[in-house]
Amino acid sequence: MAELDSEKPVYSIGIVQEKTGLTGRQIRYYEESELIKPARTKGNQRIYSQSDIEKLKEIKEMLEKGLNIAGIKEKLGTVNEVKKKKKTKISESLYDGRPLTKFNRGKRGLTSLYPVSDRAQLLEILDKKDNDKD
DNA sequence: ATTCTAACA
DNA sequence: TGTTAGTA
Repeated sequence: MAELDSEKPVYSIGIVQEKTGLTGRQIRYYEESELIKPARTKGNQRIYSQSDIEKLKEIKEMLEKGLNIAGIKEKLGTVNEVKKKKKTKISESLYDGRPLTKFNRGKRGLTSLYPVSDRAQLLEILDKKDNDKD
C-alpha cells in the first residue's frame, strides 16, 4: 500500500519549511553547504525525503545550540555520495516538475475537486488539523 | 500559486 | 539571513 520509505523524496520545499520551521533560504543554504542533498524533479524543483527532513531538524537544533555550519559538517558529516547505489528515479516517473506540495498532499480525493484558489485555502485548513500527526 | 537561481541589502 | 527580480 503506502510504503513509508524515509529515503523516498516526495516533499516540496514548502512542506519542508512547515515541518522543520526553517525558511526556504536556510534550507537551500544548507544544501549549498552540502549538509543535505535533496533530489530534483525535471523542472529542477527540490524534493525532500523524510530522512532529509529529520536531518534538517537536527541541523536546526545544532544551530540553536550555537554550532556553525562547519561544526555541523564535522558532527553529522557532509552528505557525500551516500546513497549512490539505488537511485530513486521517482523524479522522472512520478513528479514531472511538480513535487508533492500543499495541493497534492495526501488529502483523500478532494485534491482536484475544487478550484485552485479555494483548494489552497481548504488544504491549508485541513493541514492544520493534520499537522499534529507528525 | 510555488519554487528556482542569482545577487544585493 | 532577508529579499527581490525574472523565470519555469
